[in-house]
Amino acid sequence: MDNRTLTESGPQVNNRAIARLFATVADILEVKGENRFRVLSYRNGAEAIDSMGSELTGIYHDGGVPALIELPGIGKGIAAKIEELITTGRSLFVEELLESTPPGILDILHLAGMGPKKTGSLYRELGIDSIEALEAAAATGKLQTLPGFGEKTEQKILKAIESFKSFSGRNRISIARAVAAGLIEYLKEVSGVTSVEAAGSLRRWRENIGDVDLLAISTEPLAVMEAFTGHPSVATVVMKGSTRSTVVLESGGGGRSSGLQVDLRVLSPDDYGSALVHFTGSKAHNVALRERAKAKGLKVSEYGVFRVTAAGEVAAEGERIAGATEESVYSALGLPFIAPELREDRGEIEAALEGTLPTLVEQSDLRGDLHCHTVWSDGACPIEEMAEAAMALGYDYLAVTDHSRSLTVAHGLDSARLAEQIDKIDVYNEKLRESGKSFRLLKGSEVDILSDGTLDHPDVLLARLDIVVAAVHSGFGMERAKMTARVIAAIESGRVNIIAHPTGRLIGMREPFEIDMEAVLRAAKEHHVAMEVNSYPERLDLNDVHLRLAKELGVKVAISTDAHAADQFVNMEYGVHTARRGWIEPEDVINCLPLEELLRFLGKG
DNA sequence: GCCGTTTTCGGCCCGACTGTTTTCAGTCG
Repeated sequence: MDNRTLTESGPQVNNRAIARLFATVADILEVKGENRFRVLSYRNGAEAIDSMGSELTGIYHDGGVPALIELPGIGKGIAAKIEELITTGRSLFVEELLESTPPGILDILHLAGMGPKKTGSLYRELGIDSIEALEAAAATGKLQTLPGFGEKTEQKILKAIESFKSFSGRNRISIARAVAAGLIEYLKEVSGVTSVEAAGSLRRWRENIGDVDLLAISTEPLAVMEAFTGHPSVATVVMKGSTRSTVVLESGGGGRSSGLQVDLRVLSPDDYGSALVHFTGSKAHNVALRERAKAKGLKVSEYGVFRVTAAGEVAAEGERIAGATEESVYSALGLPFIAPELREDRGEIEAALEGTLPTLVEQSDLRGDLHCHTVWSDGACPIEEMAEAAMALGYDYLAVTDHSRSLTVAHGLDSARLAEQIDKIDVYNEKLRESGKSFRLLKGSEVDILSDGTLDHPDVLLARLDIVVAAVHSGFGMERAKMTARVIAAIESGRVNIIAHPTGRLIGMREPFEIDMEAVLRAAKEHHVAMEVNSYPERLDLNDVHLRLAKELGVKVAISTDAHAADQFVNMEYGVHTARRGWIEPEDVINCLPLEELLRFLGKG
């Protein structure tokens, strides 16, 4: 939780550490009552750095401060601080700020219902500088002595502290999707409701979901709100109005909903498009849309697109020019429709203006799956069952890629068993051919990349395979340079087709290992090796930011499920949407290729 | 602190809900 020093991230000053530092600077300046636009600048800078594929250190070494200033959201002031951080590992400005601010104040700032004004006045007036001190003061009624703090505020603060203490991090996307699906079915039954759907980060398919945003279209908003706040799994009603309500769900069995916050907005059918744009976000995307609208003498809100007078008033009755559909909203701003996954203010509006938006990959573009496991290693189903499930999905091919011998916990195959499996798959394919089916099982392996960068099967055996998927499964703590060299050695071996889950992360459980992804991607490009998007909701690896970089560098991608059972092929949608967030098009994806062309890519054609 | 198909200075999105207020500030998304 404490991100007050860069040194803990090691000598390498990486983007993530710099972004966190600037976000903290924004928080501190805000509590200090600094100009809110200056605060915004640091916050925007932090977000821009976080969504950057290339490391700032590299950009700085290649082009110095001028190259930094070229980056969106980075100006003279922030660039100078980045330079100082890169060259000296520290920033005097940041250190002075940190020293002047007790860390507990930032915890208070992040409590629900607390903002910079209240946090600042608590500190200045009562000297409250930690959650513990705040709790003690609230419990004894001390807070009510402050102007603007009443009894209800005190109770809300105590409640916020309670949920702060039990908070277990953001909910994984798969959990949030399941919760949202249940609520959507429930709300659809309410009288007057014509549609309910998930908006917010869920619709944008972010890998972590802070809260669930639902949008209902209804002519009877009050009935919807009654039903929503009365749902049996609601633990707390945070707020309830005629168009907007917020609840917190109970931590259900097995932590399924784990105190998830859900926002519901209800609007009328005429507002459907503008409401969906508004509630899908992201916030940064909406701000960019509204700035553009303003420059054109227009105003965008959840209620539509309006003409405004010079004084900023809505021009006149009937001056609403769009709002019924999302397309109409974008069109009124002179833009084509922008897919939800792209709406992060990462250049999508500029691309839309230039007509260079990508034609994003869709699940129906996929011809097969290139990573799965069977009972031969740690899978739950026999080869035949996995093959039949893949055929039922309409795939043309499926690669069987069981683990190699070093991964003993997964019953990895030794050379003899892999050879046996190869023969078995040959027989199976022959049977398919005889029965006139065009489906093909590809003989493969998910071979371990050992600590020294060598592969866990002998070359002669790997040469017999159609496809080799290589992955790191051990030694995650290896230092950055070594790990980079290890993976690049595998790429340069000439035996590998795909690098699987390239950072090894497990969302919310295990950090990605240290690796120079840009160097890995450049090597992959040079040696015609594809990078995997692993579709496990816990992995989503590569992530959106790395995929965008891969696309820019011209690296091919494989979207795979890594299924360990036939019912896990459905996870493919997570991989597809993550790829879409990385601006990936069908032509970038090797499993969008027909079998013959895929085999040529694999060097087997 | 950032930024520029009105600007290198003067702007910097829009609206709902709550609580403590006699008309609005603070917070949130």
